[in-house]
Amino acid sequence: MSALPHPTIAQLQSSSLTTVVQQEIERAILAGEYGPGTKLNEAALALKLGVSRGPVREAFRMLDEAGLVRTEKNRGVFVRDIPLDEAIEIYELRAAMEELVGKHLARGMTAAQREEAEALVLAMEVAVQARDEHGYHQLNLRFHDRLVEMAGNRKLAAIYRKLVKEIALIRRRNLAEVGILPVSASEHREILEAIASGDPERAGRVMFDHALDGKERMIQPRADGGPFTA
Amino acid sequence: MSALPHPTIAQLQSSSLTTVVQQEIERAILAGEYGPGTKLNEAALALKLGVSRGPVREAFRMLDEAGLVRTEKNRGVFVRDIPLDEAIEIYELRAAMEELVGKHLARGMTAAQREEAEALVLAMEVAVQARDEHGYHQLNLRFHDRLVEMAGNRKLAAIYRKLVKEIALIRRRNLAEVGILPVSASEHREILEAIASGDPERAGRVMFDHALDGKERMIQPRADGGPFTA
DNA sequence: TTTTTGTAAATTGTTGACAATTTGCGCCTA
DNA sequence: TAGGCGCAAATTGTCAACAATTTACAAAAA
Repeated sequence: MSALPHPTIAQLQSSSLTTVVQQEIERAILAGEYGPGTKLNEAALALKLGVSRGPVREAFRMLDEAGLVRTEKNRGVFVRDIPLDEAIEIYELRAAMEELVGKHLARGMTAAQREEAEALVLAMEVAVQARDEHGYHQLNLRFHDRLVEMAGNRKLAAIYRKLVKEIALIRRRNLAEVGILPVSASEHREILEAIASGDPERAGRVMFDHALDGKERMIQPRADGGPFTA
Repeated sequence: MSALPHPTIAQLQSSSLTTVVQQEIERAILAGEYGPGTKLNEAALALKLGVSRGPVREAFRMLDEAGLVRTEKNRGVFVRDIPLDEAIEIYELRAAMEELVGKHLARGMTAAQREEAEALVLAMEVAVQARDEHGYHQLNLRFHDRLVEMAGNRKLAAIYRKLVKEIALIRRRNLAEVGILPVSASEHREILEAIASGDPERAGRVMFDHALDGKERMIQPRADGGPFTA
């Protein structure tokens, strides 16, 4: 006779200390509070989070499996510092996945989906005008995440999100990440047009090339300084 | 002045009880000793492996993150039973990844790589003649694993292997898996030829189609190809 | 000075104990 | 007989203590 539990209740029921700790550490890592290479101290984290070391250790195992930290026996857990060659591979794999997404979306997209994507592009353009870098970055992540999800393969989407998380902790090799935003802003409209054209090859190629730009921006120490080339 | 540790010593140093337990449980799951849906008892496993519950719990968290088990709070850990729709998505994603591999290998493969691949195909043909089903299956897994690794993207290879593990615990829906072997045996030569032809599109298509055969064999009736036919 | 060595402190690995929750089952009641 | 109630057993969640290892540092030796 029990009805379906309320969403928030279901969430509380599913959350153990371990998952809460795991999410908090993951959040802190992705927020940059613990930079790559940082050692994570079990006892200190446990004290800070008000739990014992057990849940912290279990959370460490999850984060290790997710590729966000690296464990050295008897030495501790460290925030992963992704080497350049692996970073390149991650970017290239993500590009291939986005190409796949583009191909699929070009074969058919609902009107609601297209409207949502266009709204995000519009919001990005507004953010560019307002020089709202953080807002633009968040919208950009959301735009690509939504497109990947719209492709309809949840496994693909899940893996894509893991890759994005790993990319988030790739050490910024070019500190001048500032002022880049408008370069890719115009490409988003191109993506939408390519998808709308119904040409899978073209949509795939556009998304692939767009994704690879991220790799180039990571590798190159910013050759051109012109921010607003849009 | 410490020299590089001997490989076996390095392995011992890196293996904690948790990793040993994790590997053993994973092995048992993939070997089918614990079928999908089976409940894994913490205390029983700890007793069986001669450790306390701590390492077992940590191993559970790793296996959960890897997608091999599912955890229900206060109820326990269960071997995952992958639903049909997710299984289809996994097969389709794997097919897309193999297409990627085919495209890449067609652009260039060393002589040693080609020889190794041909040796595996030859061994498979021998296994087919000998009606050695298990041997064929192992060789088939190894053949595809090697090709994926030869593509040169370790991240792609790592994710591919995770997918293969998940596929291994997809409940066999059609028990008539027996006697299928020669069907795909001939396709492997076709894959090699397509790669050798140097035509990325052709090699990709051949590997994609070949990979999708696995999906068809899983789905009970003669179903048509689903979405995501990238 | 530079290196080595030994000892104390800090940190991780593992375990067993206790608390909280779920499960199993006999019993009662309608 | 079917269904609900309640208590005991089993199981999971969490914690604190102990063991093993590494790290830090000072003293001794080259």
